[in-house]
This record gives sequence, C-alpha cells and structure tokens, in this order.
Amino acid sequence: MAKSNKKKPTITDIASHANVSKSTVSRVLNGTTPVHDDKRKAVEDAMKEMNFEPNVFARGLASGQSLTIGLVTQNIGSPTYDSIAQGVLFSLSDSRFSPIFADGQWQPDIEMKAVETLMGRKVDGLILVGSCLPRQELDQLKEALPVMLVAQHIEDESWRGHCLYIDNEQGGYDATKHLLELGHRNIAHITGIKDQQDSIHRLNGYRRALIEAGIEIDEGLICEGQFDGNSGVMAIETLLLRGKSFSAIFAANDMMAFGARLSLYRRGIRVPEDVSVIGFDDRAEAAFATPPLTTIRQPAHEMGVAAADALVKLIDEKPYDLPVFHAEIVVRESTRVRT
Amino acid sequence: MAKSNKKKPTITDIASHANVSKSTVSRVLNGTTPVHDDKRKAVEDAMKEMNFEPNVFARGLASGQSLTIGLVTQNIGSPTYDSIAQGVLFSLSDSRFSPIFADGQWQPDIEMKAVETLMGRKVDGLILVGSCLPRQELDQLKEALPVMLVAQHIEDESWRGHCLYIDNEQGGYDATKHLLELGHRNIAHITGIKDQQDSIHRLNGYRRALIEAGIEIDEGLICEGQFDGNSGVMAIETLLLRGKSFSAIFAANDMMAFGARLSLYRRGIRVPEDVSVIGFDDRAEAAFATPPLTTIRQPAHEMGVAAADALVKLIDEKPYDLPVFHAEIVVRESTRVRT
DNA sequence: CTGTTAGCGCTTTCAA
DNA sequence: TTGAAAGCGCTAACAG
Repeated sequence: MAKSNKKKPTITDIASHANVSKSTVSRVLNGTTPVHDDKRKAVEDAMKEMNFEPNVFARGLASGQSLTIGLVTQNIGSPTYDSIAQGVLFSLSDSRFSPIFADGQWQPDIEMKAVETLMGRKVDGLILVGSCLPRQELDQLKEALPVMLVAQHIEDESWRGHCLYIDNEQGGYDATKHLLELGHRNIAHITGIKDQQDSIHRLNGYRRALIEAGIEIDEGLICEGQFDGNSGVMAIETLLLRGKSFSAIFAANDMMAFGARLSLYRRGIRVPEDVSVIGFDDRAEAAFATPPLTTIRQPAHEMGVAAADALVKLIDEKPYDLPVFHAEIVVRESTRVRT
Repeated sequence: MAKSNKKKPTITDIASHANVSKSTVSRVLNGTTPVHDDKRKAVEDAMKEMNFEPNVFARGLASGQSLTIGLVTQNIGSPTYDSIAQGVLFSLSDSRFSPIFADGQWQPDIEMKAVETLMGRKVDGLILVGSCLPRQELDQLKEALPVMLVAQHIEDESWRGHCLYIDNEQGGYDATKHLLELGHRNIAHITGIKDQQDSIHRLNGYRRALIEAGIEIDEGLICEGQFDGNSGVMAIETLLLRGKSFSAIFAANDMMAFGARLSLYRRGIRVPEDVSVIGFDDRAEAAFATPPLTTIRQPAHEMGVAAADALVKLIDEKPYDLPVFHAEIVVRESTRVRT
C-alpha cells in the first residue's frame, strides 16, 4: 500500500462499477439478504478489482455496531492476566472484531473510567479480566451490553455463562494435598492480597485440605502477602520471627514463591531438602527456577480464547457453551518427600 | 449508567437546548473557531446537563480522524515488550486517543496483516514495537501516517525522531565490561535470536569489550540462543560439550540467563562462586532468582510512555523531542570477582 | 431478490 | 463570530 494516489473507493463506486445499487453492494457485504449469484459475483469482482474496504465509521454510524470489543485488564504486564489478554487477541484476530484495551489498575474508580472510555467508543462487547467493580455496576453493565467476566465468578443465575474462571479453591486444595501426600504436616501458607477473591479461595482450599487430613490449622503458619516477590521474602521472615517451624510452603502465586525461596536461600535453608515450596500460576520462569518450581497451572491463554469466542457468540446471539477450566498441578523439583 | 431510558443526546439536542446552531456546538467541541463566551457557556452547560458524549463514528466519518492509535507488538506476553505496551497505554489513558492492539508474532507477513487491520480501522498513528517489517514497507507506512518505532533503530535521516531505542551495543558492552572488571577472562555469550537487531548489537558490544580488554575472541564461547529459557539450558550443554571452560556468562536476556543458571545448578556448578551470570532485561523475577540476577535494565515502561507522547505530538504536528534512553546495569548477586 | 429513499451524528465550507 | 446546508459512506426500511 503506497500513498493514496487514488481516493479509496466507496460502495457507490463499487455499485456503479458493477451496475447494481448501493444496497446490493451493502447486501453482499453483510450477507443480510440473499443476492443473485451473478450480481453477487459482479460486486465481488468489483470490490476485488478496486481494492475496496468498507469504511468503519460509516458502518458504525449507520448500524450502531462498532465491530470492536473492549478488553479491561488489571495491571497489564502481570502474570496470568497477560496470557489471558493474549488469548483474547489470538481468538479475535480471525474474527471480524478488533480489541480495544483499557486498564483498571486494580482500582474500581479507574476501572469504571476505563469502561466508560470503552463504552464511549461504542464497543459491541466487553471482557473484564479480574474486575474490581462492585456487583451492582457489573449488573448494570451486563444490562447494557454483552459482557464476559474472566478470572472471576459471580454466583448468580443471571451471570451463568458470563463467567470464566478456574476453581481456585480446588487449586489451593490440590497444592496443599500434594504437600500432605509428601508427608508434610507443618505447611505454611502465604496468601495473596487480602479480600481478593482468588486469595480467599486458595486459602480456603488450603484450609480444607488440612482439615480433611485431620490437621489442626495453625493460624500462625498463615502469612498475608501481596502477590509480589517482596511479600514472599517478608513472609519467611515473619514466619521465622514467629518461631514457627514448617517443612513446606504453599504460596498463593509464583512471584511470592520465588521471594520465599530467595529468603530461604539467604538463610541457607535448602529447597527442597529442608523445605518444599509450591506456587500458583506457572509463570514462564517457574520451570527455570532453581530448583524448578512445582506450581499450579492456570490455563490462562485458553481462558482468553474461550472468553473471546463466547463473547462473539453472545454478540451474535448464537448459543455457546463455556468450557470448564481446571487448574492443574505441575510437579517439578521444589517439592519432595519430607525427610 | 443504567439501561438507556433516554436516547443519548446528539449535538442537535444540545444546540436546541442552548439556543445555538449545531455548528456552534461543534465549534466548542473542537475549539476550531472562536465562540462567544456566553454561547460557549450555554453550550457547555447544556452538554453537562444532558450528559452529552460525542459519537465517535459520526466524528470519524465526518472528519476522517479516528482518535485511535494502533499498537503493533510482537508476541504479546513477552518480557520487555509488555512493559512498553503498558507504558503506551498509561500515556494514552489521559490523551484523547485510545489504543487498538494487534500482534505480529515476529512474522513479517502476519505483522503486515496486523498493520492493515489497523489501517482499516483508520488509526491516526501507529506504534510498532520491535517490528520485523522490511525497511521498504516501513518507509511506505511512514509516508502514509505518523509512525513511531520502538526498540528499533533505523539509521537514516528520514527516521530521525521516529525511533525510540536503547543502545543495545552499549548494554552488551557494559555487561561484558562488568564481568571483565571482576577479573573474568573466559566469558561465554549466549546470543538472542540470530539476525535479530537486538541480538546482533548485544553481541557486538560483547565483542568490543573483549577486544578493548585485549582478549582474543573465542567463537567457541559464543552460543546461539532463542531468547527463551530452554536455549539457556541448551547453551550450557553446548558449551560443556565443546569442552570450553569459562568463569562467566553473559546471556542476551534474562530468560536465557535463568535457563543457563538452572543448567549449571543441575551440574553442581555454583553461581556465582564458580561461574558468574549476567542477563539482560531485568524482568520482575530477576531480583528474586537465587541468587538474584545481575542484569541490564531497559527502561521499557518509560519508553512506551515516550513513544505514545511523541506520537500524539506527531499527529498534532507539534514539536517534540525524544528522550535518550540508556540501559543501565543492575548489579545483584549472580556476579562476583573471579577466584 | 433489488432499487429508492432516508437518515446515522458530526464536521465543514460558504455566506452572512 | 455565527448559522445553513451539504455531505462523509454506509445501513435499513419500504416498495416493487
């Protein structure tokens, strides 16, 4: 494509070139109404020949559809969410929709602004990844346009089919169970951001596994983290300060697991010989940590793809069903039998 | 915002409400022509009161401007590029432009398609991060609309002010120099993807530092990698297979450094006691690796911000100047004096 | 199945 | 400075 030596052709040009009316051109463009094969052919040829591309704005103005979908993330550049976004992009890349991004930065008011920007651009649908918006706002949004929630679960009939998530409770349970099966009894847990859904569920899973195993929960073994590397480091310090002894740690995400592992390393506490460590997320680095980190993998990319697919179906008012996603444990070398 | 109980107001509504013509409303909206203060006030009040938002499509159709900028990345979800994208989003979030994304996946033809999609949406400007397009295509693009290149440097007068990059050669030089200053003489290098600009420059920096230090370059100490964790692992194997001895490694990015470190760990070769390792990027995990990784930091976020700022200025035909970015070394614990 | 006819909401001459 | 009027390119009734 060079600089436009000729003006871009419009449907009017195509119409006259193909000896039909604008409407007919529009019809073959949108497939809204049957068109005779010969006319269709003529139009298609003309479009090809003249290198026609419909004008998005004219279309949007006339139809009210924008052929864009809005993607709201929290803290772009963060672990799992990136992969989800990636999946969304991937899926959308061969649909007729284009994505527009906005970031909520984990703050409801910023997220609201982001959503409004997107709505201002008349997106045909919205994908919210890890939204922080209050339930009420979400309900209103869903009322206004097709919405998919990713990495979030609203337990209400009205949201059925609009939420895509993994069972974090189960993930937390599996992680803890794995440690239990290796013979560990004193298992510490570094939680995620307090009050955050994922954190709570993972913690609950931890509790359930322990209780099922008949182990009394020692609240002193539970440390609050912030999902970042530093809180992993701090957590170990806290644990040690509390004088707690433990032979295994379940961190609510990989970054904190890395931090914890570093803190142990600094103190000469070996992983996994002295302490087993398990994370959550399976970031790219997990497989190359020393030792490679056992963790819970979220099928983030797949979730992104599924979310986008579902949203497009939703917009088109076609039926769809949401695949069920499971977190799966990836056993590597940071966990081992208690000695 | 609830379900639209009322239709959204248009400038016509505002006009009648404020007792002026549509044109006047348009003028205060765009500030294209002076408007009397009292009329302006009336219009602004009406807009506020009726909660007016201009329709993007009508605007785009009438003006030809879309108020969107296209962001083309390679392999979203990858290290530095993410942060750049993040910076772009950040900067754009309080401009009048919204970003649209597309991914090139490191493949010129896919990237070209991505660009075309974006152009189809009439973006007002384009930011290409680590583009793979041939020079000729890029020239044509720049001819057609405002373009900023990030993480790429075209040395030509015509591209001055359109490229944002760090000096990778200098980064490679600094990394190697650091190792040299610690007394290392046998320094291995794991390169990035062959023929990729960044890789080449980092390699050149490595060479220059060695030559300056009067060390003859041993091609056997240079291993080709792919920027991923695995190639780091492989590189060490190759090096060992070649029977090369080395006391330090400069990996062209952090992921490969992690891989290399893991491979050494598996063999009981200690870092940094036996071998020093330095990476490039300063990913979030680098600070929490065991031991924390010495690396070269790219100010990715800042570059994204700068690129977006510059592009907006470019679109508005305002003057701007590009800040100069430097890679800086972050010394942590994976490198130490040769013993 | 196809053409005609109105707009969609805004910008932009052109006069006044 | 302001208003009137003519589209921007396309979709969507409405007849035929």
